[in-house]
Amino acid sequence: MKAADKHSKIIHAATKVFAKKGFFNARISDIAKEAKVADGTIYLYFNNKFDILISVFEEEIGALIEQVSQSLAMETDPRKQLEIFATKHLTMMKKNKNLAEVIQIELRQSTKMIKEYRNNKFSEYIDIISTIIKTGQAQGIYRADIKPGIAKRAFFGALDEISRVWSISLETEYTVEETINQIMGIFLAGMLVTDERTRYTLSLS
Amino acid sequence: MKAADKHSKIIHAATKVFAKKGFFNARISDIAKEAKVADGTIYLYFNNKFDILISVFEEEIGALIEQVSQSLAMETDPRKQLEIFATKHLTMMKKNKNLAEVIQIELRQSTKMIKEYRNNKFSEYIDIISTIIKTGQAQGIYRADIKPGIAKRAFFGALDEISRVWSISLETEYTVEETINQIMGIFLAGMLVTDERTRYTLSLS
Amino acid sequence: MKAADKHSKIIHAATKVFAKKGFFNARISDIAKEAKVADGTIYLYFNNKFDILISVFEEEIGALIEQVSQSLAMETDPRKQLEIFATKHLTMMKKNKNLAEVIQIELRQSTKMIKEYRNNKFSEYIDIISTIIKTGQAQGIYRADIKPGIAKRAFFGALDEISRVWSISLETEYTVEETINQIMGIFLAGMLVTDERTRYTLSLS
Amino acid sequence: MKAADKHSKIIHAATKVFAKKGFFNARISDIAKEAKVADGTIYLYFNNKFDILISVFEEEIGALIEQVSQSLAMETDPRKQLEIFATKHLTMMKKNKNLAEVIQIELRQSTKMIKEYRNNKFSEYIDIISTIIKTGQAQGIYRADIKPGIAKRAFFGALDEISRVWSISLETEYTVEETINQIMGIFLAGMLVTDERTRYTLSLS
DNA sequence: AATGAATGAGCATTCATTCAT
DNA sequence: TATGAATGAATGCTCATTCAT
Repeated sequence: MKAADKHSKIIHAATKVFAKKGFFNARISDIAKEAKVADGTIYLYFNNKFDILISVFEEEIGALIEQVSQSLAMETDPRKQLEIFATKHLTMMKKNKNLAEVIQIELRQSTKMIKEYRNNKFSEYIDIISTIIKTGQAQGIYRADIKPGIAKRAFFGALDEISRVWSISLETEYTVEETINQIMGIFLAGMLVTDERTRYTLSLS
Repeated sequence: MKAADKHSKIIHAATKVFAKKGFFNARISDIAKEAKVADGTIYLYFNNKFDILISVFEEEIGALIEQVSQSLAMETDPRKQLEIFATKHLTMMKKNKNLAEVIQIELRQSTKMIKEYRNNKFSEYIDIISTIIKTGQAQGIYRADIKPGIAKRAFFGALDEISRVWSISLETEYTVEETINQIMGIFLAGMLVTDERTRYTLSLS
Repeated sequence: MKAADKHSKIIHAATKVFAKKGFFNARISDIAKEAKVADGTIYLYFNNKFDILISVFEEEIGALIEQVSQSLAMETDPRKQLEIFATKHLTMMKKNKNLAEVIQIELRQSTKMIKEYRNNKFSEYIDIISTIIKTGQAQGIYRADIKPGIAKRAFFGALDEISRVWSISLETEYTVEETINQIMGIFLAGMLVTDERTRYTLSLS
Repeated sequence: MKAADKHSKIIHAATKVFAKKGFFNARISDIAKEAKVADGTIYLYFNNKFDILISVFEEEIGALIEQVSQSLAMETDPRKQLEIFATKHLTMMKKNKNLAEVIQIELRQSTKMIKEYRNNKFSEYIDIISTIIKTGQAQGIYRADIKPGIAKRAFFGALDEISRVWSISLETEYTVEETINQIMGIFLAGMLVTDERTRYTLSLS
């Protein structure tokens, strides 16, 4: 097995363990066991426990960006792009509960634990939203008075809070489709310029 | 000093310490020191470390509900009520950074740590939003196709993500007013029925 | 309530608690609760936890000596006296399980815990046996080659080990009468001079 | 060093420390220091402090049984066998004061601390005595009316009480030989059938 | 005398990390 | 590279004792 493979195997094992137990309750030996390597082996690939967490963020979110970007590349309409982002995000959070837990819970802690860690990948992910909005504003589709820096957080926060509830409650009250409908119904109506709003609403019905 | 006072003193000290260090990195002795009591004294008022965290949630969020409820009682327009909720929430999160941290970070972990803990107070808090929406729908102000159960999470998630960034970054990019303007601009435009939307937008300009 | 009464009340409570939980697992608050006084009150009558244990020995064993002495005073035959001692001891150990536990277990530890504690009362109790033997030897009833200092321990040890098993096992295999019969059968036959042995054996049958 | 060696090293260290300080006053760090291992290492071999105590009983008493059994195997006369048991026991208790303390004091507590612990090894040890007696009875040497279940406790209790005093008092009043003489003088005279008693007494003189 | 809230020293146990093999 | 036994620092919690009331 190549080194890269073992590195990756540990990352996936860690994602699973962190998701299940949380960073602090996760034991290095849990991760080692899950990855089927010896405890000491982990330290050949990572500096310490926290380093594993950071790597989990970087790699898992990197893959997320990859996937979302690919889907977006096939669409040019900023309205559709926003919907694609939301759909992709919620779908993946629903499918990969471990990743969801890690993003929703562990990522938040990490900021406090080491101030120097800037979550670049995570920022990059959220900036996909602001990029879409800016593009839409340039095309006269999204209202010019919307500040993308605030709107991106509002939009992501809405998705995040919804998927958070999915993670903790066993039963899912609403389907992804229903939820997307609601979210887009609110945000598009809220962010489109009046003309576009009318047209978009019509096209939806 | 009465027992209730000491209980309260410990709660506030714990909020501060949990906010600063996080639950797992917080030491009982840190809390004791902050509260100016002996380590052992804490165990006269709480069963264990986790019990302190739960109590922090219950009491601090209880106070939050109290305050928000009072402000809302003075207003009957569901549009204004939503704005008041947002303003109150963001203002308090900005003012009380410790509480903000605890709500944004520690509250999330707690769900995983003890499954039986239901965060009733927190649910109660978020349900203020859905109650406002339902009232507005009954009055024909908010769109009938909005599902309050989803919209409450979208609205709270938006506020939460924004205030979360405030907590971690020292400088604040936007003022509360600007932010409220943006959030309300999006959500009201997104949730009001067409007639109301026109009238509300006009009144804003 | 007079001071002496409260002192006594605490002693009895402590005997009960020590017997049930053992010295180290017993809490001062357990004793206080059992004695229906406040924790602090105990320190008005005793210097510390260990002092309570010592007092329990002194007083409870003192009462034991009192009772045994009274019974012995009514009998002059050293053979009968030894039987009376055994019967009294086993009967009381069986009746008062708390006292039995304390003597069998806690008394042994105490020697190690404070070297200066000499267990005078306990020595006094066991010396009742050697006194009986010496008297019997003087009368030509017990063998002259028996060393009372060794025999007293052998006799007490035998009784103690038997009653120890009674304490720990719920069911009692043998009655006090059967046991006394066996013990006296062995020890009298073992210690009496040949003539006396024959006569005693005959009187038993 | 092999795992078994380290296990054994900890057992011996624990025996020493328990003997010196008693179970409750013994610190894990004391045992670790005595065994020249780190505190944490102990937990690689034992589940908890109490588990160490149980293991000490099992292993040390197991070794005791081994030794006594070997000595007994070379002798067929039940009278001599009883003497060998007494001699071996007292000799070893005198030589290994730590083991003596642990058997006399800690073993007694343990029964109370965990009810489920049955001290099987200890029972096995004491049953050596009853086996000897039964064999002797079958050969018509020991009195048939002696109940081995009581006599074994009387005999062991006598030895135990005597060796207990040796442990706590620095000076030894009597030698092992003198003591054995006394004990056997009493118990053999007490338990042999009349004919055998006469013959044995004669052979002793 | 009596109370019981407050104290803080003390310890069993855990687990991230190291390093000899 | 890989292992996993060994390490030892770190901490939540207990409880004998004190002392203000």
